[in-house]
Amino acid sequence: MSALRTLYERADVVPLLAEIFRELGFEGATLSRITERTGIGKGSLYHFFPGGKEEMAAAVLAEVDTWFEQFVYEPLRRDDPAEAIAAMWKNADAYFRSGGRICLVGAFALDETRERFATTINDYFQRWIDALAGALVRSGRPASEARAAAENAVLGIQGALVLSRALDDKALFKRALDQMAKRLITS
Amino acid sequence: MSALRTLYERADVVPLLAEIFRELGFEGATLSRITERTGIGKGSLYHFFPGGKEEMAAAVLAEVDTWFEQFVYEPLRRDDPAEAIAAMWKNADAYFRSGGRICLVGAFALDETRERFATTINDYFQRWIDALAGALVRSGRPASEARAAAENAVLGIQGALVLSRALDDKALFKRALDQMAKRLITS
DNA sequence: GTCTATACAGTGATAGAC
DNA sequence: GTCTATCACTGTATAGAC
Repeated sequence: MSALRTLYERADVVPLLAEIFRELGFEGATLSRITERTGIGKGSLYHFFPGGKEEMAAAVLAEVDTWFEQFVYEPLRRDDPAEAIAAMWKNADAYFRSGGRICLVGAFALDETRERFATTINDYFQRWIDALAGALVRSGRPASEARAAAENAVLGIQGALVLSRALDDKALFKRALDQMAKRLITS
Repeated sequence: MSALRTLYERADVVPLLAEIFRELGFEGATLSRITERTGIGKGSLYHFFPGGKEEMAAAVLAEVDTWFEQFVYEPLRRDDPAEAIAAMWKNADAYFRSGGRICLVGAFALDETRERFATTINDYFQRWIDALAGALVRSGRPASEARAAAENAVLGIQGALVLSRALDDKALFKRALDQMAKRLITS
């Protein structure tokens, strides 16, 4: 007979932690709030993450990184550039739920949490920009412009997340992404 | 004879608090860290801000709002639009220290701190966008484009802050602002 | 107006029963 | 693998001496 209570594996816990860190930030995500929202006791959490809250956040960041590597960066490096870039905008809108979900890496970059995860944060954005700039070059864009254009696109997504949350306006997020998508391939 | 110790007024404390909230975030800025960094005891802090940490953050947000109203929004509504827009970019670069200093309002928008200060956060960005869109219209830009262009500029500054901090690259911030300034008046 | 002392809930973390 | 109990510490907040 299977147990009535839900049993977790570490891999099941990470997505739950991700949403909590996204909503509350690193400092705001206290162990009791994590316990409260997941129903997982402190004992279990420390069983999965002996390094405590820092290991939890690191695991979340690693999973975010894997997701973007697989569904955004790799396609940008490998696939037809125009298709991969179109898929990037589509994936970004879906992943960030049209501004309803923030970018954890971007949020961590803003306060002192940055110090804890500096290289992870740096790599996430650096690889995004590199992959996008590479795709732009392959699509015929001069290398001299490609990097700045890529930076602008990545930065625009982060800004759209901030502004759409500040104004509580998901339509703004979609509109901004559409405009950036057009500008990226035309200008 | 004047006292050896520094005596503060409430108005002197607010800028100190601003930098601490910027660096640590709302949750990360604990009273002991505030005391430690400012040298002001808890008794004094609660004398100035009976409402505790929330009142401290509200006072900081109010001061930020006043600064932008005076040096950015009002000029955009009142002065020659081209000059006011040029001044906006210059002021933004100076205020945010080329990405070395974040936007507290934007940072608060990202996590649950948003709930505490929702209307303040909303107003800050809404008035910025309105003032900028108005200046663009006065400079001859079609009203149909002005709002989206204004949103894009405001969002771009927020994104540039995130990205320049993530990559620890102030040059990127300046570069991005230059590019956005050009695009705002040409496209 | 600022200090020290202190209240007491909440913090991350650990140990041991099951 | 999960629970309860508990640790030492830090959190916000208050009171009273000066």
